[in-house]
Amino acid sequence: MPHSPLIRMFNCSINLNASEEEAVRALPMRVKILGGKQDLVREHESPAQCCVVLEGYACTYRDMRDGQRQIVSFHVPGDMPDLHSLHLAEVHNSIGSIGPLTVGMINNSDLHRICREFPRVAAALWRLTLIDASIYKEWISNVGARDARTRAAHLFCEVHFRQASIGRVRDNAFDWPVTQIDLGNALGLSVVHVHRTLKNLREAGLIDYERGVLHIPDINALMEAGDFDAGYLHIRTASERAAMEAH
Amino acid sequence: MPHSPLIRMFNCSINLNASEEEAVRALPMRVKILGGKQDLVREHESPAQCCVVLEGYACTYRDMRDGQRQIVSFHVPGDMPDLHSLHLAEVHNSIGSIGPLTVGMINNSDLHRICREFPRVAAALWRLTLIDASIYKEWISNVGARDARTRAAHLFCEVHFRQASIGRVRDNAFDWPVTQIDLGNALGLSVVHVHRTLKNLREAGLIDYERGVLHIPDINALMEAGDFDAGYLHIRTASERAAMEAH
DNA sequence: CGAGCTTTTGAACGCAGTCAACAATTGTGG
DNA sequence: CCACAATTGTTGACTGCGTTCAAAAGCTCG
Repeated sequence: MPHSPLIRMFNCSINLNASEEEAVRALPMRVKILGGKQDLVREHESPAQCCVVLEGYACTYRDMRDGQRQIVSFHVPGDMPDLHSLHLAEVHNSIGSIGPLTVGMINNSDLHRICREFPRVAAALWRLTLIDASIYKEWISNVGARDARTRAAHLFCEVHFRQASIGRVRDNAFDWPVTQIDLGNALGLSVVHVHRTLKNLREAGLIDYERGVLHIPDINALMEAGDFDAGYLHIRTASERAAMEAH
Repeated sequence: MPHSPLIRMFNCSINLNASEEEAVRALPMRVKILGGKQDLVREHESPAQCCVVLEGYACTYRDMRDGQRQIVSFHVPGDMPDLHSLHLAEVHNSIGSIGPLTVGMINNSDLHRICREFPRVAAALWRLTLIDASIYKEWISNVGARDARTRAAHLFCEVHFRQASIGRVRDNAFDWPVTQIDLGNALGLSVVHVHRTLKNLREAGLIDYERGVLHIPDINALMEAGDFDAGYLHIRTASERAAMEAH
């Protein structure tokens, strides 16, 4: 069922009707499996295809001239991290895997076709890019205006809610193959300080992790610590989607 | 000619044909004039209209619980800072003026209509949101991974190129009503440090400003100082647009 | 079982923040 | 048009959060 994360993603926006769903399922998709730390897209390329994350974590990042790396977003199943290649000539960020990653590659031409044929599908993809932009804005606020502890707590909350929305949180825990180095690159902190910050959060009982699994005993406490409000993720419940459709 | 910044914006993406241009010009638009430091949109609203910047600077920002403010983007004429309201239920950032500002308000329903009727117009707006996302990603890198001096230089380069692309740079100078306080909120720096950083850039001969005008004697030197590559702005020259159309 | 990552810890340093005071500029009301 | 208020810009001294450097311990995987 390689298309199912894609279908679920669309259904978060528009509740696909039968013919739309059929068209999405018919999209030619090449499944690609990567190990940890491999690149899917490199800066300054002009890819002719888009990817959908099917399983695992991807991240969008940028390497600075001084060798630092800045991760600007993590991607979970259902995300399409490089939709910009549909309308922009050149990519200015790299996309890579964090831990084992499965993605589906879809040709831009096929996506353009389905967008022309099914305007609601186009709107759903547009909506997806708007949500991405919303997440980027929050990430700017996080990196620009919060101290290390709050910043880390906020990021964990974000990942928690995104994983929860696709049913990947069990017993308050989810997969977390992200190293402290990655985390430093995402939070704009040095590895040493990331470690101290995590230690702090762990000692406060806000998080707990072992062998690639992150456990959040009390999400409300972590949200408080992370100055977190999930609204910017624009996650819709089933009833909200139904209400939307009715209108 | 209140619609002309809008027309120019579209032409940066798709070279509007006659009927498309007519439709855009026919969009009902209410012109609104604001003084400095007024809000256009406040967090947690659900606006039924979008704005186009016609003249001056707007900014998207977020107020943190500790009273800090993070500006996540400046907007110049032709920008549509709140397109998210077209597809997302609630806004999670405020939009305000910086100095005197003229905007055009367009009803979401009218925009939805024109998008349905003219798919290329929809694509152009989608492209606009993709460029916004690209700018946000760069802003994250800027705030997360560069030191104060580089960060400030980078921001000045960005504004320079965006103003230049709409013909608002004359003699290497452009309007700059942004206070050091605003700049601090944008760069994630304290006012005191912004001042020290600007002094540094001024003494190095990289920038020069007086009474609301910023002068950049040597943009290449500033780009070097700011680790700046304009690609992420996706500004197209006329010939690039023509080539695009041909394809 | 050894090589290479990743995590952990301590110590010293430095960039940027905070505090405080004053100058310059802009705005406002009489 | 002037007097006064408010905002913005400027500067110095001190502080602190997070970085850098260095070294060792734990993992992971060929």
